[in-house]
Amino acid sequence: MYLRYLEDLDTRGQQTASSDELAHLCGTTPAQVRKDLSFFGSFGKRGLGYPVHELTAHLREILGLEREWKVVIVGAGKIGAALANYRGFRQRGFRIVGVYDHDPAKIGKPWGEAIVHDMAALSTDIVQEEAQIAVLAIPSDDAQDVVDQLVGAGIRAILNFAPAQITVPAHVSLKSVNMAMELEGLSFALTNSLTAQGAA
Amino acid sequence: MYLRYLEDLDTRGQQTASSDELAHLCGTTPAQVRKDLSFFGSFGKRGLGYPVHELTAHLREILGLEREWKVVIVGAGKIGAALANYRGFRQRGFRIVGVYDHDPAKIGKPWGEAIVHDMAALSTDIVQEEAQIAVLAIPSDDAQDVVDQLVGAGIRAILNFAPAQITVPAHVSLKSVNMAMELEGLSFALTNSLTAQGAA
DNA sequence: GTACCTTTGTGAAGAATTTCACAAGCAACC
DNA sequence: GGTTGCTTGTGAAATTCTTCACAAAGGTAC
Repeated sequence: MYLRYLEDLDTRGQQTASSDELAHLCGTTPAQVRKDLSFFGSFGKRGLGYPVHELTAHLREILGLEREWKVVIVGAGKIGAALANYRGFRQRGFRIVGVYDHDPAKIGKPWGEAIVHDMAALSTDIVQEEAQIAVLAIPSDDAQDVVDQLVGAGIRAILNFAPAQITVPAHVSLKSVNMAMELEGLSFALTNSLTAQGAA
Repeated sequence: MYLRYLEDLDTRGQQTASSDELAHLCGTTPAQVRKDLSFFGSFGKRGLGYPVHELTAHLREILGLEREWKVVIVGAGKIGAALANYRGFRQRGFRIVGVYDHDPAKIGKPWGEAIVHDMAALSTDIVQEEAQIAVLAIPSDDAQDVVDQLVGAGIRAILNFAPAQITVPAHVSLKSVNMAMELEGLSFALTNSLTAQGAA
């Protein structure tokens, strides 16, 4: 989140930002900002604040965004399409090396700049391309099966949009985004008159 | 998350579940499960565990899922389409009362079971329908403007998919899902050989 | 009815996170 | 060069969250 705001400030040409300013932007406290950043190093200058441009570079490095990651998208449905359309990915070093589906009606069709491939080729393609990250945008029923396949082929991180609870070995990172659960969180907040704002 | 797994168990006809079993399913500890649930009441029976069916009902009530929420979707793009297609919403009491876009090419076109409306009508429709929740699936640039409009019209909760940082008054609940940020989290995990698994 | 097994609910202990508060450092100005 | 005004970095305090551990309670078998 810090990176997001710092990039904003950077494009606006702002030279430095104080912990106070960042805290205000991110909805947290100055002390929190300083503690967070100091975990990774000592980036600020006392009396001045943090050098915006330099700090964005540091954070990008910390997040591993200086290198290119190869991403496969599994599931050429609406969510998959939304992801592929989103140009922010490539800008941030995520290169989509393949889109897969097992619907014969979709296989071979152009899809953005890529072509939809048959899921039968998924494992071998991952091995060959050395893709590290997979985005899962398929119905829940098949989710765990496909995950096992992905893991077997050497995928090391999975972003899961299927509303299913899946499990992965310890060496694989998994993030799940469950839209229904997000809405239920809002329902809870409304029901209990909470005003808890959550970013994610 | 508890609700998710309890529903699973319920459909499988399981009568009771111990904190130990739930903990195992949810990837947490038995003590955590008991503390969490005890916050809302005393649902379990000592020696037996928690009554699955009864507890799902309690949790649904706690989450405010017994009533119907009216939802408007703003942005008839890919993400909006993915959301509207997802039948889980209606099953859980979220009724989509309108889809809005300002692209003339889309207005009036059928869209799932609904028709795409002109965003010019957004505010008045929300007031008239008394919609409480809005899903924001539009480009970042317009996001804050539309949010202000939504809030002005009486929307009380917003699920934001635009990769923009937006602000809302304290009485409005906001959840943001930022796909790029999720991927960046995975990038961080890979770069630092973490195995932190996160559900959300 | 009693002995025994299981599992909850919950104070207390322990761990982690956040906030506080201030010394140290840097820049600017006279 | 000294003084003043800011702002960081960070130990220590305060708070929050998680885990521990066990009494209380329900079920079962005989």
